[in-house]
Amino acid sequence: MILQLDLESETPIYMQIKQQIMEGIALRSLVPGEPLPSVRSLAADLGINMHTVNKAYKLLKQDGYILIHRQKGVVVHPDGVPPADAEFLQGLQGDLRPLITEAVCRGMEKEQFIKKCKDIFAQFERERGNE
Amino acid sequence: MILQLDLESETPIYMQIKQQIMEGIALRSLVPGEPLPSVRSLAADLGINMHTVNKAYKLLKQDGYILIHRQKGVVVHPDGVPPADAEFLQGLQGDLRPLITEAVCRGMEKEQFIKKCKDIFAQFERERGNE
DNA sequence: GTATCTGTTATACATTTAATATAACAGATA
DNA sequence: TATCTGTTATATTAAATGTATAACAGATAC
Repeated sequence: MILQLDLESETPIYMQIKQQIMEGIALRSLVPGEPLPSVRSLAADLGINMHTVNKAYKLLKQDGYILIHRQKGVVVHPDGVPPADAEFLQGLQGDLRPLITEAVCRGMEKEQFIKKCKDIFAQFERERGNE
Repeated sequence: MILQLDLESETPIYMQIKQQIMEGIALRSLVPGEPLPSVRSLAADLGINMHTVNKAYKLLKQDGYILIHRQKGVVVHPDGVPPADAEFLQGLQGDLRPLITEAVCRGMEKEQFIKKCKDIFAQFERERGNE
């Protein structure tokens, strides 16, 4: 589990941590039940504060990505990530709409946009196939 | 040009203004050359501060969506919005990746995700057809 | 010519968010 | 007992957000 932080990014550090752990799960480089470093050790490795890592873990826990075992510590949720429900789909639509709005304004064809999405999906499928 | 602000949203007001004007352009309810309200009058209509509107206009101007005529005031850019360039495509990919990451984690099928995108594109096409 | 409206800029202030720092607590482990 | 765990509390700094007031130069209307 090697995280790459961009301290110059406008994306908050805790959000970068959350997203990269989610990427690890999507790529299956992080599998259900796999232990994650403690908030203190990860913070030390990244050279940041403990609370920043804790905030990322807290959100991941709320979303069902990880589980806190009093014995095993922090682990990727053994039951897998909760499936896409209505709430998630609504949030996804709210996130997609401004992206598509701008694409439409700039005269981007629907097929071109769809291809971009497919390319990203393909990246996940390709890297997942290598394991 | 009627804007609906959600003061409870975590999305900043200036960003809501920017996005809704972009939506107006995408839907062609705002056409090239069409005048927009002044920063002061729009702020008064919305019941917010002038600088909040000014910030939204400033970003829209930077992105090429609007033009500031010393005579005509603020207008939708007569030449249309600049086309999707490499920089835009790279930014789009950076915005899409975390959305697709989460979708993959939740076991969402690629086709299901693509359909969501197509539905949103269809909304724009449908509403643009009514004019 | 005066008054008004325009976009723009400057300054100041309050609130919220992000990140850090230090500390403490209870449970589990060696 | 000592250490590590997640968790919580409090305080501080910095940045982002939104507001408030003011001023400037250019254009417009009377």
